[in-house]
Amino acid sequence: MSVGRTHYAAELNEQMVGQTVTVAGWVHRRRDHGGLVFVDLRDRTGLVQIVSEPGQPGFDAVERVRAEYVMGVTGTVRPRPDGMVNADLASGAVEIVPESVTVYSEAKTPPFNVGDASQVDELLRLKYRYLDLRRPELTANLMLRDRSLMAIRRFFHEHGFLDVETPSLARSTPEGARDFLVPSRTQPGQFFALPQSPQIFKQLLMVAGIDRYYQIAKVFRDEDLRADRQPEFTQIDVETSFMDRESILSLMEEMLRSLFHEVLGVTLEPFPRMTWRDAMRLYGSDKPDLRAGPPLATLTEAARTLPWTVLSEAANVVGVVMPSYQPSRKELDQWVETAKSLGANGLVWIVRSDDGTMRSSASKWLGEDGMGRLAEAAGVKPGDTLLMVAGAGWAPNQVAGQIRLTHARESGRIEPGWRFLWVTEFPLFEWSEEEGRLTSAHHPFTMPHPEDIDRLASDPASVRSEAYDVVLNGTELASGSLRIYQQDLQARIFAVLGLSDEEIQAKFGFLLDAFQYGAPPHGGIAFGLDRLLMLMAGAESIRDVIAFPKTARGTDPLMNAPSPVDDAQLRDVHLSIRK
RNA sequence: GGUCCCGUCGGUUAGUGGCCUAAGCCGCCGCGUUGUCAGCGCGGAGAUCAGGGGUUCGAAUCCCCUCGGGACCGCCA
Repeated sequence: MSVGRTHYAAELNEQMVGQTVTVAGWVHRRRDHGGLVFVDLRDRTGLVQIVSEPGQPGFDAVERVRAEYVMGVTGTVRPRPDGMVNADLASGAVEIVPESVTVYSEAKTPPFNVGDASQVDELLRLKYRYLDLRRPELTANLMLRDRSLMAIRRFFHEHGFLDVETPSLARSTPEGARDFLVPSRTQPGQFFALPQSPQIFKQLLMVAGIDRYYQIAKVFRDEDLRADRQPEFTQIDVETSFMDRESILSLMEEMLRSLFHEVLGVTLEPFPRMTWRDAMRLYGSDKPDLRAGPPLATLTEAARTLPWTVLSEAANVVGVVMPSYQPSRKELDQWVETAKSLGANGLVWIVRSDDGTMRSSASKWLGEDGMGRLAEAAGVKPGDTLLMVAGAGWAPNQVAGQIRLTHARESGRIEPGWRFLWVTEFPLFEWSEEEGRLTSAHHPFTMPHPEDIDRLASDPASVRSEAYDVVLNGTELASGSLRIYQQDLQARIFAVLGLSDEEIQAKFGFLLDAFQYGAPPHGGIAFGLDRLLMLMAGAESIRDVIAFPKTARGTDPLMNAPSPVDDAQLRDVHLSIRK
């Protein structure tokens, strides 16, 4: 039995007519006309049609195969008869007449049809992931991933970046996500942690003088899952020395631009910049989706002189303008419920009909004049609807932002396109209810904004940082910052965080020690590769661009992981299971 | 930790208190078919209705619990 292949299915076309070729793959479909039998043979590139008649070599084998049998066919490429060309296939102009056929493997009837599994329950697909991955859609996603990684690596290589691997067995660090722990056998009672990111290592590489580092790094976070979150995922991790923020941002933008051009053939517009404050004010989110209709309207000033204290005395009044939208009373009631479920006290609506007349849930308090002033301030045109949320702080923006997104999604008003943006000037600290103190919004090595450094002690909550995110279509794709490299500034940050010298030494001592031996100015960023690929592939979930993903509860139905282990294994690592 | 949705032949759907001895399509098995490509025609097999408990004369259907899957909030990136 010879094993081999001369061509992939998609490589066969009119140019090859008359040649003898060998193809190999899985039986996608078989169509038996009694005398004449067709088999669609599938490999990772696509399908090619095999045709055989009684008495010809290999007919018995072709007649006997079933779905997902593995076979090799050596035969002659011939053009299909007139009118029989299948334009849906790359090889649709030709077919193969076998000279010899080898059935390598038979196959049980698969639990779902590989040819059409789009509706199949995902749990079943994950359990038989090797079958699921045979589906052209998922094969295409894996190929997209491969091409993207090649393009990314080439970009960084050509720009002088060194790919350096960092350990997966690392140390538990206090800030950020919950760690996955690995018990040490040789050091009883002690644990490694799988890295949440190579953050410390890449900063140490800067101290080491590597200067430009990148890594396609697997990282681990033991938090609850989402459609765009897996417990292990892949980062494009980047760190540079002696580059200012502007240079880092434009280089990373160039990386994405070259990736999209090379892999998708798309030319990206320059990414707009938006401060975190503006993102919150205009979109109620630190990851605005620019495709979802007009930004939010701040109506606090316009409401100030209204004869209705609910709006006039509110610290913050925010409006969502819904263009060309005339909701029913029932829909309006649903928006009120939605706002309440998002934590708002209520929601005021103004509907402006096509003839310009207005009605409102608060018309008797606002009057024609009040409705007119609010509509004017929000830019409401005839035919539009305005929903308003009042409150304090960013809460009304966040509620209004959610409503804006929900409405755009439900009414199919998400505009097409790749709407990237940079969000900058994130707050340096955020208040942790859980811990009752300020914590680092990004991580404790994030550089404060130079204009705000003198407020570190007096008003730390107002201090902006040199942190930045890349957002694409409402998804956070990357996050990074300039890092602190001066010891005195770092000490002031730790003071705000309320960390004692002992804690600092215990948690970050090794990094601070390193910084005493000459730390360059440095900064970096990390991209969520899986999210990026999900968006590039047009997939609904990150799971569709990962070969072997976990379920929403963090299990692997294919390997049945996690699983119990033997007592002996537990003893080796000095653990016992608490009952 | 919380909220919501879902679980019926191998797959996917129908069924919302008696007409269910659970229906259709795909797949599977058999027979037929020489130009199909979601092949076609005829016939057949295939379901403890996720599991347990309850209500009822009667439960796939109503209620409760458990298990499993998914989305979201919290958390996290």
